[in-house]
This record gives sequence, structure tokens and C-alpha cells, in this order.
Amino acid sequence: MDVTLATGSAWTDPACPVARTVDLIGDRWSLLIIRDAMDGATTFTEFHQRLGIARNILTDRLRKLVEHGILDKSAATNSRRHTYRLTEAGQDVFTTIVALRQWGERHAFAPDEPHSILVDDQGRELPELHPLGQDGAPLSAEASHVRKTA
Amino acid sequence: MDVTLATGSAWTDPACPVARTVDLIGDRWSLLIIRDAMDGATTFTEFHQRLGIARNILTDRLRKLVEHGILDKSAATNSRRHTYRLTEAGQDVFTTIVALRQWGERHAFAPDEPHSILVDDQGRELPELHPLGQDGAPLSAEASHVRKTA
DNA sequence: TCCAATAAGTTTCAAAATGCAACCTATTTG
DNA sequence: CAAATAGGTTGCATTTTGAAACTTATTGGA
Repeated sequence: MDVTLATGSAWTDPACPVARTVDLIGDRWSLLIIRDAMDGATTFTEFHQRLGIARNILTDRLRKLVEHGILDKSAATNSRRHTYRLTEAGQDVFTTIVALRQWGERHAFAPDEPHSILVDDQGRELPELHPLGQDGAPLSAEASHVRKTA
Repeated sequence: MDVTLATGSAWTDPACPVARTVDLIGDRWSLLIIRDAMDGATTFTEFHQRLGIARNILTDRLRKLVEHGILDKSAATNSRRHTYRLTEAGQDVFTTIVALRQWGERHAFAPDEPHSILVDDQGRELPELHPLGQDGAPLSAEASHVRKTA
């Protein structure tokens, strides 16, 4: 896993893990590429068709995601065709995708508006995800704060 | 809560809650503004100083976040000073911020690199957040898939 | 075997978003 | 009442994004 940004660029806020994550994957296309990779997309063309993204931008984002260790690009020998697969770090974005999805379900749809649903192997919808304290009780933003490291 | 995008613009992928969320708050500055709002920032100047963002961009992002029902802008009577506070929908982004933070802690720092820490009222670090299936066992991306609505 | 289609890009150019710096104009504060 | 502060706006340069056409290697089929 790569823990650096492109040469010449700098972290927006080097000490903050939220900011570093946003620098690495926090733009609309990268997050949607990761979403589709989790749902089975593996090739340039698949991503292009699912997302309706401009080809040059897709090229750029795939390259950066590979650079940052989120995707792995494997070229089938002597072929132009290759596949992109999530690395372990990429798979680990799952929690964030679920959080984004559930927020959207709660706040970005009118009550009667239909939307896609994330289900498990048995077709059951996922329970809501919420941060818990060490006592196991739900923890809110007000009940927590950021401690800066010296 | 608003559930629409600015006039003239359209959702990137209307049926997907992940995509809608990304359209609403999935750009670097919006997420960092929400992060800082959760950590106590309330005024234009505070956001500006903490983020080092250009003033015109900050103006634009605050306006959009208010429009989208993430922030609430309250003007103290006959004063230029006002405060921005998270709405309930804004508070609810907490789960996503925690997910982004924990991913960053796991994958965007070298083992010896220091970073800020999110702690509860007692100063204890938060447990890791992971999606669970209905049986209570951790659920991975491979064990789930998106079901489109007809 | 040859021809068309497919995959995965690259290039070019226009349009939109971002960023910096200077400016503005009410309110406070000393 | 003068200076500092808060919360912007404006103008302009740079960067990023996007649409569309072009490229180049494989492949699959007649």
C-alpha cells in the first residue's frame, strides 16, 4: 500500500486521517468507481458504461487509484485487455460506501422515491451502521471530539 | 431537508443513494467543513482559518450546504455575524466521517506517522466501525450486492 | 485469412471550477 | 471616532473537467 500523494502535491491537512482519505479517494468519480468495483465491474469499458464518465477522466482516476493502492491492474499476457480489482485497502472502503449509502437513503430521497438497495447473500437488507462507544451504546458527534497529536 | 440539487443540475445516478450522497457532500471541502463543524467550528472565519480554503469557495460551499439542509445559518439580529450549525441531517454524516477517518488511519499513514485521534467524552478512542449482517457477523463487500429497484 | 468490431486508451479543444489577491462595507472595540 | 473584525464580493489566472474524434492492438466471425 502506498501512503503518498502524487509527487509535487501535498496533503490538505497532513495530521488528519479524514483529510488524507478525502485527498486519496474523496472525489465523486473515485468513490463511484470503487462502488462499481465492489459490485463486480472490472474492466475499463465496464466502468465507462456504468458511470457515463468521460474516457480521459476515467483513465486518470483508474491510474490514481492504482497508484494509491486501491485498485490492482492486471494485464492478461500479450493482450490489451486487463482487469482492475480492489486491493485489500480498496475492499476496506466498504464501510465508507455503506455509510454514504445509508445517509443517502435517509436524507437524499423523498419518502416515496425508489432507490437501489444493498443486500447480503440471502437478499436481506443491511442493518443501519452507527458508531458505538466502548460501552456498546451509539455515540453521537457531540459526545466525541478530535484530539490533536503533539 | 432538501432532497434536490441546484436548479439546472441533475443527479449523477438518480437511483443510487451512494451517488446522491456524493453529489450532495462528496467533495473535499464539503466533507472537511462538516468535519470541522462536528469539532466545534461555527463561523465563516473559523472555517476559513481551520481549512485554509479560498474565501469565495468557502462562501459557495457554505451556501450549498445550507441549501441542501446540512447546515443551518442563523443571523444574529441586525448583525453581520452569524453562526453555521449542523442540522440533524448534518449530524448524521458522523457515521461517514468516522468511516473515512478509520480508513485513513488504517491505510493512509505509515506505521510510525502520528495523526489526530477521535475520542469520546472519557478520552477513549472509538472502536472500529464495520458493517454487520443481520446475524451480527461482519459483512464484506463480496458477501453483498446491489439490487436495483424496478 | 481478411475484415469488422471491440478494448483501452490518447489528443484536442472548449467550458467550468478553483484559487489568489484585492476590494468592500457593516459592526464592534478601544 | 478610528481601527480592527466579520463576512463577504470581484477580477483574473490556473487547473480540472468534459465531449468528441482519433489511435492502435486484439479478437471473433464469414
